[in-house]
Amino acid sequence: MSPAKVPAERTVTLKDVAEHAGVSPMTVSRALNKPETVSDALRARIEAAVDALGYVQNLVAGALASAGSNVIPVIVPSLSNTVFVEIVAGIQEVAQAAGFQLMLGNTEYDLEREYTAVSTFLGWSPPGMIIAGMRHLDRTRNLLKRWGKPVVETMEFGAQPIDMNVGLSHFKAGEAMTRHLVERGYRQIVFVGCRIDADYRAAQRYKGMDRVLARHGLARRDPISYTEASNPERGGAALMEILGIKPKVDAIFFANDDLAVGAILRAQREGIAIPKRIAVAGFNGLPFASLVTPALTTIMSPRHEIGRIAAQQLIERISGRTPARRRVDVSFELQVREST
Amino acid sequence: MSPAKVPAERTVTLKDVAEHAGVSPMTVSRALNKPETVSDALRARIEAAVDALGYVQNLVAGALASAGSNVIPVIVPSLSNTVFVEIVAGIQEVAQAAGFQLMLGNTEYDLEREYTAVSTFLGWSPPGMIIAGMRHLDRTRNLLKRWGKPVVETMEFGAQPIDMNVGLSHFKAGEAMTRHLVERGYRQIVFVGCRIDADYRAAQRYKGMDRVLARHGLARRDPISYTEASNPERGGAALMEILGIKPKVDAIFFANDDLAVGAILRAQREGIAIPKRIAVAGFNGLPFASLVTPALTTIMSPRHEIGRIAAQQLIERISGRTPARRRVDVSFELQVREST
DNA sequence: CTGAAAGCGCTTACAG
DNA sequence: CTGAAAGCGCTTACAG
Repeated sequence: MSPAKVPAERTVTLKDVAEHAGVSPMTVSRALNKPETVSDALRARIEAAVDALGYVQNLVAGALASAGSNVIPVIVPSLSNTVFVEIVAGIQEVAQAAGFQLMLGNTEYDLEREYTAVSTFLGWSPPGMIIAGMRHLDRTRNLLKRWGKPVVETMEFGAQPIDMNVGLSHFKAGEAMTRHLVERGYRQIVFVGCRIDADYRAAQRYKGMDRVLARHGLARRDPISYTEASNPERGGAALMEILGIKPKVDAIFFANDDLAVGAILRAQREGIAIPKRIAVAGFNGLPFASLVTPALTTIMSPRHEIGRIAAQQLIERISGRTPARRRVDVSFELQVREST
Repeated sequence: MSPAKVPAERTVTLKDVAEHAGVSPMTVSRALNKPETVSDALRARIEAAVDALGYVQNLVAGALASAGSNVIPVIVPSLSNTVFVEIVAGIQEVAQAAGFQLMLGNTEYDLEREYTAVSTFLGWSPPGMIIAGMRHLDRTRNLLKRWGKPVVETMEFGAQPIDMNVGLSHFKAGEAMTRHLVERGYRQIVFVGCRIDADYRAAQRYKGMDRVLARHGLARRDPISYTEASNPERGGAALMEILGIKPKVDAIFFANDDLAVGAILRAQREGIAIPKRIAVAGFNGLPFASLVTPALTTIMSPRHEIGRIAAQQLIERISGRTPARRRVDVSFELQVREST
């Protein structure tokens, strides 16, 4: 099996196109980048030359000459969590439509790797950057501040962003869900998550919950945190463990819907009555949440919208405009369903 | 609220570092890129200068000078489908570890946009490219062939790849599931998907099914294709429609697990006995598939592994080595569970 | 082991 | 509306 390859040819450059069209390279550059500054006839001739030679613009050279590229780095802590992927998808949608390319960095929740990613990406002379979360190494924050170009921190809404911030208040989300549970009459509520130390947004939701419980003079428990990554099976197992070890607990607030849906599916199989025996609540608003029986009470987080707004804000600033708000608190929605 | 920005400083270049360290720029370049070619003392002095000045290597200039970057473009048809995201995650894992960056292109299943993405990405002088699927415009295929650098087509295993190919045979997957259904005694089987015209991999699974049905002399039906994108709710609705309109159908082979799990959740709610009244099978192997009741019979596709192998093959070739196989047929696994 | 020269393929800024 | 010159910040290839 011989490789299905045509031998690599000499790179076709702007100069080649210019010669072919009988103009200067500068004119070709203009015809390509600012078509309106060139006469129609000339533009047609140049386009013909481009097609004839199969010219592909060297973006690297362009970026160097103009000291800037149209590549936007996006840094996320994980690609196995749908939540981040949906934010990336939202960013993609807006960025690609505006002619920007996305470079993808995955930190695996490691702040050192985040620093490395940021500083590498800076080497691509991007016009701005989008980064998930507001918890970074001081070095990272300083590097980005000194850099001085637009930066959007996404996911959570918080104080003192590096530059811009688009997200939701996880503390408030925790409060909102807990208020609902308390109103419904649940008194022994426990928070269950995975790797809550690293998933500090889940920890914020827990704090919101704790605040509400304290206000109502209800029993306050430490969160239960498992060491594996969130997955539905873990949610089901957690439910069974809690029923066994802490029979008084009457409601579980799971850190996310993966866990909560897993708990409901397990309950179904085991014949455990939800919410009668124990109530279950989640966070995120996964598609399956509304379809399981009982349907899951959860909080819808607008991931896609966060991504879109983040990209819009960034592009506004890249284009030299000033967005109305530097910090955007996107709202969430409590979906009360059957599981509570 | 004044922007939390420090004024942008003059860019620190290699030359600045060289002056600070008292050597030539060339030596700094070597110390940074090939540390082993420089004495320890010198390297330490240069690293100190880098830190002192906060130097960030300009990758754009490097890429232009060396006529190549370490950016690998990855082109997928969608980010809303988990399947592609998992492939991207697999690629990320291997590529990032080997020092490559990923550029992300989303075609939204539009082959024209795919062409645009490919030709734009070529302008970044990448050392190779990974692209989902084997169905492209002739222009796209020709462009990539003429380009002459390593290209991996992923997702499906097929004939005549542009260069390399890593994926699974969807035809065989369709055959395997159908053989199972026939063995189990189902005789009136229907294939249900969404946008099967665009989702040609689903169409290949259908063809595999059709072949097996024909061999067994069983009833062959056209696939049922909905115009919306795949989602669990659609799966549930499809189940109900088929029960109403085609009561003889005794098994549904869904194009993917999103639809199939949706069907099972709906059946649960409606009190429809699966597999007794009607059997349900899926494709992909989503986490929820094994947790619903009844657990879903499906085919596990190794998305993450496809991504990893694709990246490995590409990097092998970028590094000048020749992978053992140019085409890799990754295996899939039939998971027989309760729903059939 | 270290350095001076040339050049990668564009765009900016200045002329005409 | 079009072009000649200079330069973006590196690396390659050649010397010493």
